[in-house]
Amino acid sequence: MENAEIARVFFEIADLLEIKGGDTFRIRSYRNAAMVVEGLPESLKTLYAGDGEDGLKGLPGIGESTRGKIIELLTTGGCAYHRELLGEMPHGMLDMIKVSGLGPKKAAVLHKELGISDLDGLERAAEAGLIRGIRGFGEATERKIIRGIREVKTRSRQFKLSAVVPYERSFTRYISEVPGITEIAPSGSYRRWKETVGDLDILVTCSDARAVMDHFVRHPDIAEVVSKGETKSTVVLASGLQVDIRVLDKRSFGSALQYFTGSKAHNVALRERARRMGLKISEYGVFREKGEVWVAGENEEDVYGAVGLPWIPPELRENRGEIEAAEEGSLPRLIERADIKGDLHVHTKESDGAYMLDQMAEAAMKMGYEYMAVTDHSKAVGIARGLDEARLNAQIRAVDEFNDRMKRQRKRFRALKATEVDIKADGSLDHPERALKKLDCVVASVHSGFRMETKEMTARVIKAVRTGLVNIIGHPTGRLINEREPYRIDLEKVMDEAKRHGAALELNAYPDRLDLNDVHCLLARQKGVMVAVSTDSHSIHHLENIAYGIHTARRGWLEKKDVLNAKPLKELLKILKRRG
DNA sequence: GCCGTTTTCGGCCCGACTGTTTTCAGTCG
Repeated sequence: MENAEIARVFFEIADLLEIKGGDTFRIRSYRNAAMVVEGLPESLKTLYAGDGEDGLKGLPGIGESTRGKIIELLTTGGCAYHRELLGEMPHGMLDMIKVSGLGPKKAAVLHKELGISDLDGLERAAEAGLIRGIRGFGEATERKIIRGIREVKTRSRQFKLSAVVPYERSFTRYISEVPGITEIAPSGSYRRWKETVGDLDILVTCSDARAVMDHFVRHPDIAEVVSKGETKSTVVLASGLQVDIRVLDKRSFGSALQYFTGSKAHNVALRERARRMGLKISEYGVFREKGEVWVAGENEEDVYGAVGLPWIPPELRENRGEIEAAEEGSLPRLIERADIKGDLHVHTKESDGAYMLDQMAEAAMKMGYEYMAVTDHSKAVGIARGLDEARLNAQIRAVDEFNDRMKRQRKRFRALKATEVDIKADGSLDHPERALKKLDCVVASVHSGFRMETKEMTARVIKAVRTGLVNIIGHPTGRLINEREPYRIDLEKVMDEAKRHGAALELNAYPDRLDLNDVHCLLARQKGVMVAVSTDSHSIHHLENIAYGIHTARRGWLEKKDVLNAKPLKELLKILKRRG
């Protein structure tokens, strides 16, 4: 039982209680506990195996009751309370409340009045026109339900961050056509650089709110206007992406930006803190004297300042201890783009890249880098025209020649002799030791046999690390966001072994991968394992993807000292040599 | 169910929009 499954049970308990009509604060507690569990870097299983119940104490939002249920889930694989609630109502009701516009209250009414117990039943009733006859419902609600069901059935609600970027740019450009605009800013999970986002939230300050709204709902990509008010509107695009807009006064811009950036958990914690200080935070500002006196709101710094905190970077706002750290003055000094000195995962035309070594190098120089590791595939990755030993040797000569040329031209830049060597199913490496020993940098990755059991896969990767030949484990979980689940691997064990052998783990910045993810980075930081933020570029354009890697690293609280390729060349080479 | 700068009980984040209703509950973020 992993953290994600435990979180899911708590989310379901919250949903079930909500449909049943339970105490709202208890419901919130379960949801809060679920979010805490979800964001925990270490697995509860490990914590419990280590120290028993004591290992689970001190987790925020987890008290006597939820702790007991965690232990129950870990030891029995189930939770009696969860089962009991499920026994009181059909499981399909959990799907019903995923329909936009249909919440727990209305779902409960439909169950009571019409005996509807799942999505299909809901669809049949709506299409038969039965719902409009129920008190509190009408034709509009019925139509909304039909649309909502279609949406639930056809769309994955989460979009890869990189897929939303073009929309953000398009809307920003479009909205700026309205006269009188002073600020336009994306907020929400987009601004926190979450790997997937459910919707795009845009904030605007403008003298004429109505003009902004009228213009906004006419954007050509819009498929449906969900709501349109004086200061707030919501639309859904043809792609299924939801876009929300809010228009605000200048003096509320900071508090609105803070509020809509979230996360929800962060905001709840911040507002509780404000309340304890006799203040009230809303999107319109920070107020005291029962909301009478405006204290702050024009910018985010003042909002945090009003509750005695320094500004907290958006990537940290997940209620994973950032408020406490801010209070103690111990916020991390997060890694920045300017700290990155080179890229340690780059392909060339020699395997499946699209450009030659010197073209990739030139692009890397334009990024301001000191170095780039040439990490073409090894022969086991046949589809990528992976290199055998002879071709690797030829490439080593080519890199030497390239570096000689750099020296003659008095350029500081260096290409590193490297490889992305395949970790084969038995854990052996796809180049012989004598070849790997000639290299400056060895990235080792799994590209096949994804379906192994946790124990097998963990042993496979650990065996590779134990050769002492590996500098970096490439894309350590193999996941592709929204496309392929991570393979089953115990990263805590892999990290412990990597630490012993002087190896780093990669944070693959390719926006489909982001692997390690943010929570894994937290774990690496805790364990003192270095992380290499690399792009896995197959083209000169991919080098820019480093931004996704950096912001994911920031979400994982990583600092310059934690990141391998934030080291200058000389220091980097020293570290790379220490493998063993 | 959780938690403590109103501490072991009594609170718990805040507001916009919609649809259905005659003043507001439900939903959403």
